[in-house]
Amino acid sequence: MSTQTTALGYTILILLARCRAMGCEASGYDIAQWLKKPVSYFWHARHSQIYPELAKLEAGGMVTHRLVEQQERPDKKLYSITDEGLRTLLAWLVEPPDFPPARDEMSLKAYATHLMEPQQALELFREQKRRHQERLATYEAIREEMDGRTGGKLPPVHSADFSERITLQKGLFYERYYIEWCDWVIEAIIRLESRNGDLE
Amino acid sequence: MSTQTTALGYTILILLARCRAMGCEASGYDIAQWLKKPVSYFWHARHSQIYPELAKLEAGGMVTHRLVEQQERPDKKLYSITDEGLRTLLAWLVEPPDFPPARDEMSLKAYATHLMEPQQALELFREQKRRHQERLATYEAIREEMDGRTGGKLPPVHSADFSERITLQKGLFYERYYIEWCDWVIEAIIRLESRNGDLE
DNA sequence: ATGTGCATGTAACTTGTTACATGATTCA
DNA sequence: TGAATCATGTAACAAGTTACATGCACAT
Repeated sequence: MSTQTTALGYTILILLARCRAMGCEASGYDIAQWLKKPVSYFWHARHSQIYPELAKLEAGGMVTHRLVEQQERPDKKLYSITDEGLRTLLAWLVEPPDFPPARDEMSLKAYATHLMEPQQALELFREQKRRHQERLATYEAIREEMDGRTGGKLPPVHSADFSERITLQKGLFYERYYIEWCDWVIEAIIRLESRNGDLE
Repeated sequence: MSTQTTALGYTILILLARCRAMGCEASGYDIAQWLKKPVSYFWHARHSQIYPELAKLEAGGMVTHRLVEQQERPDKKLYSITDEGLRTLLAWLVEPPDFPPARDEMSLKAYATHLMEPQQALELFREQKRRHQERLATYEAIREEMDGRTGGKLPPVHSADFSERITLQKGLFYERYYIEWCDWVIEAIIRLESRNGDLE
């Protein structure tokens, strides 16, 4: 029995399943590009991880490749998902994921807020708020672009557009909650500190 | 110059700063225990990481230890944070953290929802909702316990209780958003699929 | 000249997980 | 008799990051 497919492996299989539905293939480079633009918001990997992972997937029978020779550009390997790869992916998809082991730097800093000067804490939370507002604006722009394409309503459940829309919705809700939390903390600090001194 | 302190190192320093404020010390074992109960919700590490990390912190002058010999129990090393450790921690705390490289399995599965049967997708999202409702209930219970201790109002900004309360608030908001997202998706699937067939 | 895009890889290192290793006491 | 608590470590492995390595075409 070959080694277990990892989350990165399944990430690649998801792209190759999308390619298969569109009747195309993808190179390692294509996958690396795809992991930059929209997907990077919920999954991240470098090309140095992707090439070895593709080799592992192929050894496990999940994908195959054909070599395409090119002039003026380096040759490339175009990968496609196998039937077994698709079956394996489907079985993994419907399995509810566990809570991932938490490792959140901002929570850690929040947990040590009492060590900071109130003014420093305020600056930290305001900066976090600003950054998440920016990210929220990015997501809103993507939504507008998506809604434009689909006429403002949800695409059918079996379409890739549906998956994209609900994943985006997670991001939208997430950023809103994050901003809400920052506001809650900022207001708490101001309220509690307003008696003592003058807080900007 | 010694090696840079890592996020795990700062996590340990945060506990040791708390100990210092209370005039006590902590062993590697104590730190491992502390990382189990409340802190595990936002930071996670095993003892096999903690012992070497304490050695690194000591080599960097961030902590010191004294050996305590015990009968009937194994001897232990009690660590405390140094002045330099506290300074280094403070400097790190006020630095706004970057967006961590995203790696979220549930988002990945959501991004491939169109590959599942609608019924399977419904089950996946309902199960996620159920788990996050459970976690939310846990957090609500902790809040009630905390509010009981502090008489329902926020503790002062410079107290460790304040940090605990705002970190808990992040969890409360997070779980509520997560459940909201699950509901949004569940309702979308039901609405879109109700025409075609009978969806439970 | 310099940087970007296309295209594929390897090597060294860091971080984190799982398992190995020991050994006394207390509780069910 | 067996599991849990206290207490500290190491080793093997997996996952992820950074840097090394090559090389042509095209735009600035």
